[in-house]
Amino acid sequence: MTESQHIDGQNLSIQDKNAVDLVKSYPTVPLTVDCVIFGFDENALKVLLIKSDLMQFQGKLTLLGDNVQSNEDLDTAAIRVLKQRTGMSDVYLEQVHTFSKPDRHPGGRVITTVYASLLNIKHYELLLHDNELKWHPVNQITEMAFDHSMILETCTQWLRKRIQEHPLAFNLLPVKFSLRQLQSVYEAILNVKLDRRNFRKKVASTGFLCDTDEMETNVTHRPGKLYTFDFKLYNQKKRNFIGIDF
Amino acid sequence: MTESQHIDGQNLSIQDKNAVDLVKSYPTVPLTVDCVIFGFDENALKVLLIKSDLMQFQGKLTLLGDNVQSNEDLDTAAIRVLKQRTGMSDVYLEQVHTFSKPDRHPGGRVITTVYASLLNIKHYELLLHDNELKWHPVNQITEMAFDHSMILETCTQWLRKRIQEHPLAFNLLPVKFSLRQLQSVYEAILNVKLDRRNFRKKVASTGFLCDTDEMETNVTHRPGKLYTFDFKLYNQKKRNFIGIDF
DNA sequence: GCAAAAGTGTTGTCCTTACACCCATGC
DNA sequence: GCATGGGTGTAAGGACAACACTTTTGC
Repeated sequence: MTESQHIDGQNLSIQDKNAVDLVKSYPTVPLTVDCVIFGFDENALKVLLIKSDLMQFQGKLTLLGDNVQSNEDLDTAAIRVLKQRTGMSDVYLEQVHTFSKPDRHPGGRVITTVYASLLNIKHYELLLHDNELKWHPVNQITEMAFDHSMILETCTQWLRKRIQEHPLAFNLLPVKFSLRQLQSVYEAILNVKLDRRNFRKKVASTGFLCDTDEMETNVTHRPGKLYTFDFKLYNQKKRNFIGIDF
Repeated sequence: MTESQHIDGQNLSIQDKNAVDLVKSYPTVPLTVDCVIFGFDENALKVLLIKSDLMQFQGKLTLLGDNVQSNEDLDTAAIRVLKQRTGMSDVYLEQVHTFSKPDRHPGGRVITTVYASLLNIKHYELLLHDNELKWHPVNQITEMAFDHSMILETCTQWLRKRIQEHPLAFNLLPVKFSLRQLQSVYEAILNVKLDRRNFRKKVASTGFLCDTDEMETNVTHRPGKLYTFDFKLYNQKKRNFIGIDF
């Protein structure tokens, strides 16, 4: 809350005028947000993309983006874009980076702030199909419009790092999940094979898993136990590592 | 490089017009960059601040910032601000976050992208003193203009995390440094006491330190060896940890 | 009964931690 | 000679990596 909020346009104090004039002297720039919406299905990391509206990018894939509205917070804009494009709210969303190369948009200078969101594909059955909205396996995407290939690469790296330090994987899975599903998420995102016994030991040792006393159904093999992740406990106890580690 | 760069204003193709019109329909916003310039001296983490020009913030401290110029990249703008305010170039600079609350500036909506920079206080003797440019110990700063307190807190957290995973500390020290100096950087930033023997073992085990065969001078006790950090070797060998760690 | 994945323990290695004494220099 | 920090080693405990067999279910 600043003083100027309480003052209408006719009645600015000298101080406020000073600040207003200063800001008026700044060049202004069009701003967008882009959402990199990750999902996980069929043992692969996927990302939700549409086809570009612009003629010079015809047929090329783009991230879900929109311009930021007057007086709209970037976080709010990202939430709005996500809602408009997918119908979902309550999705994990985090600011990743702001991209500003003057030539990144053929229509002129546009600066974009990129958010990553992680959601459970099964929760969202793609009711909207505007601009051929579809899930694409991340490692099969070849060409994209604008600088979106580079942005996607940055976000994939971000996710790779982030998932090792924070319990993001659980945002990609159903509320109740099996340890195999959890391990598949890690293996797909990190692109490695993990030892099953060591993985289970490690995850169990965190103490954040809750046994639901339920089992998988509709699997063609011995069903595994289903667990939930105790976010509440995690937020209380998350570790505070101190040291050097590079 | 996009096609539109090669076309002058009189001769836009239909595709480009399409994109240009789209961008013209976007609202525009004034943009700034702010640099959080960390330094280290007298065993304390410090940050370079000035006094605000704005009357309603009279006497309050602010980060070093400026508006982004037309067609200027954010990275370039941050480098420019740093150069203008401190005279230094070749400084470690990294984008941290973009802040966008509509009421964060009393002069109206301004969005700012924040960069952190780390430099060696001894290399820069504060030749400029505009707006009472001075080093302030981070943990003694109470009040700041705008949302700069919050931004500084975000950057301090960022630094705390970053310094544990990357060899940033060396950007705060002279090229040749003693192990005690290095340890002080970690202790000040992480706000912990570290065991001297274990610290030295750990740092030595990375293999990135080069013994210079020189010793400290002008110290009031037994002089320690001076080392340099082998950034080249680090970039070749930096570890690629895979696992879960939260 | 067979395919597919669930579930489970042990051992060796390595890293981390805790801890104490003598040494070199400036004053 | 005394104050200040430099420089060093070891032992115990904890974390991680490697590794194989039995069990349960669907078909």
